[in-house]
Amino acid sequence: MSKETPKSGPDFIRAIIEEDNRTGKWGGTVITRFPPEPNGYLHIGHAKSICLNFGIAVQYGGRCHLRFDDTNPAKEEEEFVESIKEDVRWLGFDWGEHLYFASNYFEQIYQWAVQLIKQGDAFVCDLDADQIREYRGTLKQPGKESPYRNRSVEENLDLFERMREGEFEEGSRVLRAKIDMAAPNINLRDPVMYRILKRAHHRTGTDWCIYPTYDFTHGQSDSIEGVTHSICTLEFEDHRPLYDWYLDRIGAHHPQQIEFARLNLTYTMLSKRKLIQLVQEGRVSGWDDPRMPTICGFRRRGYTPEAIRDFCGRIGVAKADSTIQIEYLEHCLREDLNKRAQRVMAVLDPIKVVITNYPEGQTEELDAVNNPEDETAGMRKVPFSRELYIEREDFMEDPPKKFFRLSPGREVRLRYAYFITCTEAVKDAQGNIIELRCTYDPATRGGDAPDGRRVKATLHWVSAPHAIDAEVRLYDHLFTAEQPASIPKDKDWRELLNPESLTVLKGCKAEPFLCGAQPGALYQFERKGYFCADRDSAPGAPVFNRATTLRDTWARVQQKG
RNA sequence: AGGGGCGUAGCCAAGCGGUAAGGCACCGGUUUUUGGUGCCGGCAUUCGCAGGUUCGAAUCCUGCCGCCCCUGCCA
Repeated sequence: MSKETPKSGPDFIRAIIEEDNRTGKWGGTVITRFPPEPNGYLHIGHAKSICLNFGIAVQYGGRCHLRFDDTNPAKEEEEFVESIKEDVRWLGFDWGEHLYFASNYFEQIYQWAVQLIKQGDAFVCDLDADQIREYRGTLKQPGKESPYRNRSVEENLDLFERMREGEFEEGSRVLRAKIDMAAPNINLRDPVMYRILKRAHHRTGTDWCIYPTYDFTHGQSDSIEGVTHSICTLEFEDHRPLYDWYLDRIGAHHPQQIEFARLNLTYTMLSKRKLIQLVQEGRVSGWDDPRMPTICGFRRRGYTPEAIRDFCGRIGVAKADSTIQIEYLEHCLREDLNKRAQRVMAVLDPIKVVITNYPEGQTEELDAVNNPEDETAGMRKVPFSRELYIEREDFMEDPPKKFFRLSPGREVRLRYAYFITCTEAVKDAQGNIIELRCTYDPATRGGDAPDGRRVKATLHWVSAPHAIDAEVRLYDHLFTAEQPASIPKDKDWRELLNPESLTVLKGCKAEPFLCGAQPGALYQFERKGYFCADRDSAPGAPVFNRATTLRDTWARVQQKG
């Protein structure tokens, strides 16, 4: 009798959707949308939203739109819409025919603004930005009404039309909703609906010199598209009454807005503004710098869409502010890559080993397993010879008790090769170890001793004459603080950047198998971690990014002392 | 004269009146030609705090405390 493992209930959003489907609220249809502003690259926080919105659409047989909320021509660029599309696709989602732009709705939105003016629900205000702020009041005090609030419908219509015609300067006038200057919710204190921006828009060009605000666009865009569940982050909770007010006055379909807590990650900054700064100030090599929490950064680093999707599914969806430990994401990557990554041997910090009793000039090929977790991955040949490289840290002249690896007089296994015993550590004049001399046991070919004797360690290695040189880039957290976002406002967050977030290793030695590594190819360097061939690789000069290390219990033992 | 949210383990997170799921992390053990993987086991007498209702409360009520968001012509 197999016992059913207790299953988690659906998250609160899916619970709402299931309830809606049960009651037939939307006739069983589920339409969501992912609505980015094309003013930057997507990051892991967006991935949570993408997985949620597209995931729900798939799960409930609905659909998810990709809509660009491009209402601010001052910040938006075509480059960003292309990158966003690429990243959503890479994550494994498909919007089908449903690619939209809020800017496609500008005429309709304009007509709705006219309708609100005619209804006496909107007015053209001549206050400047500072004055509007003053009139708005504070969190604890009500605002006061604009002196232009009671203009006639005719005058408002005339002024608004002339705003559209370009008769007025930027900032000189705005269109505002006439709601309630004493509302406790500040969003309802006669919010701005349209502003004058004499800027070319990446899609509508110079068709417009007035642009609707996000607040006067988002809800209607959802409405036009027939969105049923408009899923967004917590900070928009206060805006919901405003969206409802607009839709009520317009008399249009009301999507149901549901807010969830955005993703935060330890040692990571997910504010778009700050990511833009990192790129613009050259503190990283670009949006896809492998240290960046952007989707393209993770992609270049060696993360897989599967791992990111798995992560997004496992962290859950709720309304409580939360910060996920970055280790959780790393765990999801390891779990995915453990099953699929080709194993390979590469020595990051090489020290030469001479097998003194191995015939000079002799070479042989040994069989290596490509992936012990996947039988179909097959085998490959690895060359062996008298001179090898092993990892410098795998040898200790005077090892502590729990060090199992090579040391004078100790026998270890070279993976898939032979047992070797260290006979001498050759030093230079300064006393640095520059070479190890060992003997091998020919009877242990392949890695097993016929007499059944055991060794406590298996080392990875590379044959010196066959090795190819590689550059390896190691990455650490971009920030030294666990919660970089919570730095006091009077301090510069850039002080928290980790000066050691990137370590470039040159002269690493890899087995010849890696010679033709294609950019994007993923490998497990045995005992070292998961690595991704970088696009900076040149023929014969591969470059690898370390996506993440392997779990390392020895490192933990060492730390404990 | 403020409004809107949220508090279950180190980090996430189920639970929705019947006596604290699961994952990550951590700690043991075991397997292992990766100190990897896998496998087995441990890890909240208690759900922000205090009262109350009830045979019974993380779940209901009251009060308090703490944290987050809101005063862009950003999204």
